[in-house]
Amino acid sequence: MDAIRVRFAPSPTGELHIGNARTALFCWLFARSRQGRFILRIEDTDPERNREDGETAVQEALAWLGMDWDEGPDRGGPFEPYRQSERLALYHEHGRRLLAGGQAYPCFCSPRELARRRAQAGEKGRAPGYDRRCRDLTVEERQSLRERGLPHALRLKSPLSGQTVVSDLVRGEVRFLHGELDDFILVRSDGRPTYNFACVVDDHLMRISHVIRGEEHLSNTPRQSLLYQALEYPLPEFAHIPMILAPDRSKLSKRHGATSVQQYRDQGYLPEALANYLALLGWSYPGGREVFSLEEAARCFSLDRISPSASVYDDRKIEWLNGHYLRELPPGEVARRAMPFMRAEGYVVDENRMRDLVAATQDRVKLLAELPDALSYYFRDDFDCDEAGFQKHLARPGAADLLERGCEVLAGLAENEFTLEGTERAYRDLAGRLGIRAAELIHPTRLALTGRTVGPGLFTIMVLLGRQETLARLRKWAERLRVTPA
RNA sequence: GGGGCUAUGGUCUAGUGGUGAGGACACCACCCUUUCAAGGUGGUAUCACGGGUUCGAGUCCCGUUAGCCCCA
Repeated sequence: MDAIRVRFAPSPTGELHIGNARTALFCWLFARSRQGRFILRIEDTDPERNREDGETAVQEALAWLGMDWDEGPDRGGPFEPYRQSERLALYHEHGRRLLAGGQAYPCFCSPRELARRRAQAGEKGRAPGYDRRCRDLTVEERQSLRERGLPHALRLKSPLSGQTVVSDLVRGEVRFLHGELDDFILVRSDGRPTYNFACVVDDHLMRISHVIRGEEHLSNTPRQSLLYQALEYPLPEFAHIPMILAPDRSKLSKRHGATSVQQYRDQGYLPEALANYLALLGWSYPGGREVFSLEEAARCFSLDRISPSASVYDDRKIEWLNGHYLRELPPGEVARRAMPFMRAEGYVVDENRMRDLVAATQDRVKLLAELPDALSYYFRDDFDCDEAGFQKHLARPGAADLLERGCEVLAGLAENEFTLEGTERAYRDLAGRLGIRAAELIHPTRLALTGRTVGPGLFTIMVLLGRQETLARLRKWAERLRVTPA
């Protein structure tokens, strides 16, 4: 029983929520750090939450982030099946065992009736939990209710007094008084198992050694603990990891922008950046390192470095991280990854050309999705000119002259002299002859070539644009300024 | 309504009774520079509050407050 086995158990909702992604990441890191197995289990017993392709989408998101799993619905394993919807017989079998052993009992109260009583209890200020009225029905009473065809759920007969101590690897010992727990439902009247029940049955049958999951399940753990006892199954270790909150400390939701792995991917985040950021939320690398790969984290991961408090998601930090990774990647690789974003904006470009463009721009953007706009002037000359820049550098007397003089010296360069060094020497010589600072030539030229005041070095832009296009744009702007003098 | 968890600068965190409370993002300034980034240097800003325990508390205990979670 000392084999480390950790599972991640998402619902197949399609989107992999950022909080769940981090839970998966911690599970994966822990398994890998201890030479254990990482298991994927699909919790699909709630038809409301299931989406077509949801399972595949979740798997793709995990794989995109860089996680792999040893057992799962797609690849099988020794404890198949790995979808809860295919394990119903196991839950029912366990239910019958508890019923036969007297640790569980049928409850004939209808959901509507229970809701009514809950509301009533709420009004009177009493605890809204189940009042256990079916707990002590006699054998005859149960028999007759069954014969009347009343549907029933299965409830656990939990202790009325005493306490359960949950030992948590992140939070230490947490005590729960039994008086505050009620006889929770194991199997609903329609035959579907509840989360707590299916989870315990599966975790045991799949030999899960460490239950690592979100903090929202900490309050469920004493119930599960009681179930393990009723079933006479050994307890696994538990580790409840903190939640991720929105900047206003509320629950992270749609209105806070991107909340799923897929959305981050579509915004042009790199998987290594997102994974790195997620690992950093609530966990710290020994020695305070902030930038590391998943493999590096797996080598030194430990649960005791997980912070017990919830953390607020910070878009600026992950943007910084993404920018960092973007700068580290070879231009060809950034180009390859950026292609879908270029295509989406309608830019047709081959990878070699794209690599050259990216090399000049990749350390000026934070997201892949910014590249189409950042590179747009290489694909079109009908751009709008930055208004403030226009007023400052072009809308003044002499600007057209400067562009023309620049154009002349550049035109004097042969095709093979139109290089970074060649164009720069030509421009600096010209500035010298005119008795002005090179900047006075450079700024208007940048505006004429790109419409912007910011961007890569001017001579890099010239070379990327090419001699012909550079000259054409300079002439066009000189002419335009002559027609409408400032 | 009850129970649980949590609380270090704006944010993520290091810190496990004795530190000038360290780092990162963000922010500000300066340097570099044809612009913008990147990079470099420096700076602003923190132990939620109140009680204890202790020679000494961010660190241990109790309470308050707030946020979150669960029962739903």
